[in-house]
Amino acid sequence: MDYQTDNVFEAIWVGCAMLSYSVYSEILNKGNTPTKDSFWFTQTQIQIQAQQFCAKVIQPARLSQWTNADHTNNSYNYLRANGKLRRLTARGELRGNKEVPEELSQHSEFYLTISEEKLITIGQLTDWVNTKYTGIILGDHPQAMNLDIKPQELKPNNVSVSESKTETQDHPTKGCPSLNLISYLSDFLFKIKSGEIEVYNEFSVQFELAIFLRARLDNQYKIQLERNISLFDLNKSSFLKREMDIVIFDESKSEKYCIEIKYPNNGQYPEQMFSICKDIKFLEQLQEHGFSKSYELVIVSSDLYYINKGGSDIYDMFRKDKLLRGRIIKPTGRKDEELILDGKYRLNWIDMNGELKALIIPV
DNA sequence: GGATCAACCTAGGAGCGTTT
DNA sequence: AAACGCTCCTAGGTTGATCC
Repeated sequence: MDYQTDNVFEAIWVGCAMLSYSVYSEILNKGNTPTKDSFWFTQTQIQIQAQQFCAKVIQPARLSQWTNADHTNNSYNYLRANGKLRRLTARGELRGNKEVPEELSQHSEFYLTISEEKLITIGQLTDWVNTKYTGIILGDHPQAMNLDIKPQELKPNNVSVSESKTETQDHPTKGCPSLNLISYLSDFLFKIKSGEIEVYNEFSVQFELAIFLRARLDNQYKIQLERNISLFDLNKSSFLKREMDIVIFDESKSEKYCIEIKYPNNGQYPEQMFSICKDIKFLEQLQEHGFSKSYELVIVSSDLYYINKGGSDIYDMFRKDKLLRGRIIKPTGRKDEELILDGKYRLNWIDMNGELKALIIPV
């Protein structure tokens, strides 16, 4: 089936990629070698090509501003600018941030017509951009690619001996995690307990934890807040949420960790319990998509989360069994929302200051 | 042809009053 | 007290008119 989209921006990316591929093929056919200067086009060239794939009008502003990574008010980083010329952003050139349309992978089997006798699928075109094209564009700056570094080539994190109490690997098979974040989270909770760190709502936990981690982790790790999963080229339609509370990753993104935080202090207990389960399910989804290790950090100030006062379903899991698992139905409203946890998660509450209790749930 | 600006749209979340 | 649901606000995204 021929490729068509109703997404103007996706059409621009595909249009520019196709132009680039055509130029590449043409140069090779002539027996020449393409260089990084071979792929600059006018906006109009890209606009006309993109319009072939999209019924909506491709406004000039889409190319000059919104998809232009070098424009201060852009929305996507699909193109790079050189005066009035544009070229496709190479893979990893902008750390993977909005370089490629999120939904593109769903169209990987669709065909583009390069010439009368030559067809290429979206998947093949994407592969070509990721490999050949990126190699040519970033050839002089291979460090910018950051895509093919093997985990064993990464620097070991230089956590000090005093900070890394138990440097065991939580999950030795996925993404080769070398950080034991449980150790850091335990230290963080200890500082709350001792009064050294004060938390008063969810945001304060989030920011204090980020500051705490930034002071202790090696510079090789980035710590970012409220980051969209598109940073890792993940398709939002496959996830319960889009934003990660705290995400920690290295330059190559071969190691990535997510920490979701809950600090409910405004009643609505069963809803908040379900919300915690939803976070855990989200972390399971991240694990399925290559995350090294993730954690749910919960801090509560009410015993209604853990004292067995009866109830059923979700109340039982939290208060009686202290084990989250299986099918969980949203306990309020129309009860038309449910999720199924793949794993089982024991709730070992940690005593904090006064009424505060905390949970660290590794996923 | 290309760039800029502003209005519009939408999803998600907070706040708060009402109902159970 | 807990749950519900409505309204408002905000940020991010989209669109089209207008200007250079």
